[in-house]
Order: sequence, then structure tokens, then C-alpha cells
Amino acid sequence: MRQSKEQFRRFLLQKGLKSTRQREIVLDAFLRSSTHLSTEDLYQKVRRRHPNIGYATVHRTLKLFTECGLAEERNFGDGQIRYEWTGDKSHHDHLVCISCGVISEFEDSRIEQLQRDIAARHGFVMTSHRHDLYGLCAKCQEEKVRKGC
Amino acid sequence: MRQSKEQFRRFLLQKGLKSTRQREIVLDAFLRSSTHLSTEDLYQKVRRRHPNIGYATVHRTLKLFTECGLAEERNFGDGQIRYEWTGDKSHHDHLVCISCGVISEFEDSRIEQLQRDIAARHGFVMTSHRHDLYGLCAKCQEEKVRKGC
DNA sequence: CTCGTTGCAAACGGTTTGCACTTCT
DNA sequence: AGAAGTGCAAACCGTTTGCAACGAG
Repeated sequence: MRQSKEQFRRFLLQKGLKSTRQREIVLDAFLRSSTHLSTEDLYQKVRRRHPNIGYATVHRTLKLFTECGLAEERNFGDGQIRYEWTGDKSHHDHLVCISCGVISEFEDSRIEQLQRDIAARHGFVMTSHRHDLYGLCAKCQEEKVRKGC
Repeated sequence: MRQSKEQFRRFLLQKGLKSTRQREIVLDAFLRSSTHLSTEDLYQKVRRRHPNIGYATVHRTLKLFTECGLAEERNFGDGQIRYEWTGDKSHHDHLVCISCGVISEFEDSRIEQLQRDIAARHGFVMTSHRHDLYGLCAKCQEEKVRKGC
């Protein structure tokens, strides 16, 4: 958090960009939020306290976060880009509940290794991957049972 | 191919929908194409021989294919839905070249098993998953070397 | 004849951009 | 002062839909 703000300031400086009130606000809101939020999510969040900040500013600031490595863009097939704080976390993949939308994370080094093998076998130099599991989370399963579906 | 056409006809009949010239044309073009094409791709393909078929028809017909199980929608993060003929093929995942866009397929039962384990450990009932590896295919690596990047 | 289908054009929804105005440095 | 940033509104782009004319059963 503290060092994320530092990282962003250094990035701006080094790129000859300016540190502004709006960027501080957006970064602060971003860091305080649960991860995996869309531009709209963050815009709504920012807007509550700072109603005059525009959607475009939030959008452009998120792109800056991505560029400087503070955030990563994710796409879970729901038609919007979601931004994840990369922070201090290592690589991980996602479990997405198709009912309530909750996103949890997992990590499995055996899968990572198998992926590398597969890429190599196909002559690919792998630069990234996406691995999402979709299904019903425990809570939504219960609810379905309770409602008798 | 032959039985895919049969399958589609049966589907239409059973749903009380009509078999039309346009649907035959779109299905034929779809089955003759390499898989993983977007609506636009298929529209362009159809349009060459049948310039009066509309984009909307192609779109709606692809949705019908999806509904009847002939095709599956895929999303490789390039901002468009791609349709894959399910045909007789079993489940598989994808390797996507970030340079030329070529898509190849892979299958790994060990990964499938590990996924099931992970879902179970998180209390998820997994209904589907997406697993894409992105990188440079062998051909594009060569090209990069030749151009000296 | 009837109801589903087609082609067009317009609506949509999330993302991106042009521009006049403002704000850092 | 000068370059970059902001907010607005409009453009964009793939997807989806309303509707009048059309065509299969």
C-alpha cells in the first residue's frame, strides 16, 4: 500500500507525467478496494466522495496502473475488464462463481509446470496464461438446495 | 459434417423453427471453415458467395448453433466472441499466438484432474473452465529472429 | 394463411478519444 | 509559460434488437 503509492509516484516522475489530486484519489480508492473490480466499480466508489471526478479519468488512471505494473487487466468473460492489484502477490489463477460472481484465487505449481511442458512441446514461448474455473461456490450450492432447485 | 447438418435439422424441427436457405448456407460455411472464427469472420466468408445475407442472420444462426450444441462460444480476450465447432472432438484447451493469432489445441488429463481437486478443495462445483496459454508460436519466433528483434 | 425469419438500421454497453479548459511543475 | 491532465460528450466497436417485408410449412 505505502510502497504501491511510492511505486506509482516514481513511475509518473520517470515518464515525465504529473502527480495530480485525481490520481491520488483513484489510487487510494483502488488500494482500499477488494481486488477484481471493473472501471465502473471503481468509478462508483470514487464518485461517492468525489462526485466531480470523471469516468474517463478513472479509466485512464487504471491504464496507468497497468502500465506501471501496479495492476493487471483480467477478463472473466462477463464483458468487462477487471483490474487486479498485483501488489506483493505471486502468480495465481481464479475460481469464479457463476451465480454470485465471487472470485477466489488458487495457485498450483504442478499445473504451472505442466503448462510449461505443453507450451514447449508445441514449440511455443509462453508469455502468459489464463486459467479460470467456473462453477458454484459452496454458499450458492446451499442456497440452491434451500430453494429446492 | 453430414451428421452435424442432420443434428441441426432435428434441433430446428423439435423447436418448431424453420429450415431456411440462409441457415443452410451459414451452416455449410461454418462447417467448411477452420474453427475459432468470429461472427465477422463467418459473415465475410458467407458474404463472398451470398452478398445479400445480413450480419444479423449470421449472428443469430451462430447463437442457434450454440444452443443446439453444434458450437461453443469462446473468448480469447481479443474483444470478440469466437465460435468453435464441437463436432466429435473431446474437451481441449488452447494455445494462442499473440503475434499471428493462430490457435492450436491441447489436452492434458493430469491438468484436468488437478483442476477437479482444486475446485473440490474450495467447495466449488465446477461446471466449466477456461485454460489458455498465450505466447509466440514457433513460426513467429523464427520471424522475430530473422528481423533481428 | 400464419408464424417464424430476414435484412436493415438503429440501440446497446463497455471502452476509448477529441477538445476546450484547468492544473501541475 | 508550457506541457500534461481533466471532464464532458461524442465516437467506437462488437453485439443485440425492433420492425416491416418475406418465405417456409
